[in-house]
Amino acid sequence: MTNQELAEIFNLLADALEFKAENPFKIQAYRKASRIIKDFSFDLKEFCKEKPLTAIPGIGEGIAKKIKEYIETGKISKFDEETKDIPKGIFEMMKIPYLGPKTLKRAYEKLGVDSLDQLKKVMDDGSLALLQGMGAKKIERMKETIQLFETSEIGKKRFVIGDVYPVIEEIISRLNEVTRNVTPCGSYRRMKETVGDIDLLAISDKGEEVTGFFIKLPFVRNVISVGSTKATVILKTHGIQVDLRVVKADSFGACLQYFTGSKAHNIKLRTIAKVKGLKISEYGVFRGKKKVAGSTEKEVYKSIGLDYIPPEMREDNGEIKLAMEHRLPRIVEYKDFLGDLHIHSKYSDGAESIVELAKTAKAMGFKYIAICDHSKSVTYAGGLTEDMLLKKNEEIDTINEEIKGISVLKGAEVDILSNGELDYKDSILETLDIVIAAIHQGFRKNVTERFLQAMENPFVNILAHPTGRLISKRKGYDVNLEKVFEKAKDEGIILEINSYFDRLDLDDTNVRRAKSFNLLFSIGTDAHNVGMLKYWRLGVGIARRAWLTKENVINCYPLPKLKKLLRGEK
DNA sequence: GCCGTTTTCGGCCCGACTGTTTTCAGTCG
Repeated sequence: MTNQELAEIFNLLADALEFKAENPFKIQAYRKASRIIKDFSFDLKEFCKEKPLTAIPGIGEGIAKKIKEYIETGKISKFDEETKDIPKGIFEMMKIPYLGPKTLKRAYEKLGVDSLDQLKKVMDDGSLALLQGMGAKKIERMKETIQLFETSEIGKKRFVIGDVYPVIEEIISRLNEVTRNVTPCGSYRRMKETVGDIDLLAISDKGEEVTGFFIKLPFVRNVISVGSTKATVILKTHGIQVDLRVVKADSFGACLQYFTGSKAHNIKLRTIAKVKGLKISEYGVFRGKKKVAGSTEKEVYKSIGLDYIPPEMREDNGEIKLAMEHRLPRIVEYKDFLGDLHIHSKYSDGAESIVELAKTAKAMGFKYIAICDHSKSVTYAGGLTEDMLLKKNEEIDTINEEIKGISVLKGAEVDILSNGELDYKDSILETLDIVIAAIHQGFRKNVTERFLQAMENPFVNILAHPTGRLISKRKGYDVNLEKVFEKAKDEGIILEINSYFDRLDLDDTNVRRAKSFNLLFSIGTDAHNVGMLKYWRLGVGIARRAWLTKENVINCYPLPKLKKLLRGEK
């Protein structure tokens, strides 16, 4: 938890310094450190016992010292000092788009505005308009943004990627009717767990037609702006903002690269380019006035001496150095994914029959699927009795004979009971191709010990959703992951990357941690209906963000190799 | 505050848009 607290502190510290108009590079350094700490795979408290904090790129002497101070004393004196004379309301207002430090500072110093209510008041009574630089249009725009902020989710929070995934894919497919190469950029393309807004990019010579079509789509609630190269709308679903940019083909790669980010990644690229006498913008890579790259991303990277870096790696976590040395790991590709290893059928709480699931999966190009329904004690989700499970096994045998081109694996998501025992006896587990052990009850009761005990069972292959969090409503188990990872290593247990939209468990950060234990991973959608099978991409996205190779992900193994692994053979 | 295939000091990405301006400031991505 320390990491998140520290990340928040450094971010607020950056806000405070920004408000005070201090050195922008110092502010940038704090923001960068905040982001690095937020995404850091190891607890800093533990990490700093082993290695110096300055070993982390982006953390220097100054910030390392402050982290140490926080770990030792629970506070950072620099933070207290810098924030003590800034009213809390200022920090709140800084979260609202368009209310920047300069604007707020002027209102605060001249009119004593220290809260949103105060700000509204001085906008309405005309006193704000008397200040320098506060014209009517500016104030009108401020009012609009504040209203938008208050009535929608804009700027308030980030959205879980699984929530926005379906509607975005639909918008993309609609746009492809009138133009080509519609591609999402930004954190969505980098497959970040949460996205702030959605950036789409399209190639067209007739920008106005495309943006005009875009703003009339039925998903749109408000149109913020529309021009010949760019349009911004707010969607009905979630009130999320979508920006569409339309470019010509010869700038597409540069633009895609630019809008995919991350910001830190791009800044580093541009610095490298500068040293080589080049300039990167969203229109291309330039030497003087001459354009040397721009139509593809690969070209952009190549022009500054780098190998192509997959979007999910672009977080400035060392990928640029590796690309420069031509030593990037070959991370798992979406096309490497051969099948979903965690699906529920009608037998327990899923919506479809196994036949329907198999047919859909086959149509999606999967080579195999594992049907893993709940075990008997999960009564609220229709857990299967032993008899039912055996009957299901028989049905799967029949299906495998009847449907060619896809294999269905007999599986179960077997519960780990509160005493640490499994919900089925070994004689039942033995009949299955794949056994996923999971905790669905007793989240606070000795979870670590129960996991460890379950992993000792020779028939258990995979540990399901190891942290147990539900993004929208539950923090997760009280579990010591280090111990779990160690045991998994000893027992040859595979860890699940559960790509159910509300779970994403393990997440990218934890996968990176687990990866350092040399573990294998299994991607499962935990789908309860065929529509949810599409979320397999989120699982691969997590794997890619954690730099897993296809050797690390068992869903990429051809069936014979997978079966061998599941049987515990080498 | 961070960082080094020109540097331990002196840089630190780049452009668009908007509005308030008469050459620029602020914000955003």
